Amino acid sequence: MSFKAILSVFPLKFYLIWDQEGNLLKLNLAWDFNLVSQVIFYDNEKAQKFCKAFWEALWSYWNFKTPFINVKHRLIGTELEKKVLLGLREIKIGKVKRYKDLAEEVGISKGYRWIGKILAKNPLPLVYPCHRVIGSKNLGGYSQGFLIKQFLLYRELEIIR
DNA sequence: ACAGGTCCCTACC
DNA sequence: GGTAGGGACCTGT
Repeated sequence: MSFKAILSVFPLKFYLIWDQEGNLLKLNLAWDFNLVSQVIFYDNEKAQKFCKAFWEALWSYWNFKTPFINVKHRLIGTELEKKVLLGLREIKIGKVKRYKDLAEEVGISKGYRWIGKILAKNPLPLVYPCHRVIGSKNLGGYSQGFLIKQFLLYRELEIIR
């Protein structure tokens, strides 16, 4: 049993899926240039409560009060995968790390390709801020779309100045 | 076996 | 000195 909703916060929209205990299971991003921030879809009445909680957490991140979207969620994966994703939360706003740095931190200095693979299937972008991981020579990829990664990073760097 | 959001060295220009 | 190509390196399925 799972529930869905879509929120729009210029210039992005957020697709949410959560379970009956109110744990966010999946988050997807897309562009949405509607200027009005709003909940544009939800599939039952109880969703309002969840959306409110998510909205507040999102707002905290959006204003850089928290370095990631801090909502109740459930993360599946192996211990090592979780360790990698949890490590992302230590990266401060306006900072980045390389795939290689993360690999070294979890003790597999040459497993940087595998790090990319984990981030690629991160079900909760921004909850685990994988957009702050870049390649040694370029920005690297982003499962939610390369331009969205660029936008998120640009926005975070902008606030530092 | 194989894939994957990489890295780095090499060989060219 | 910039860049295109290829081999090596890890874990989870």
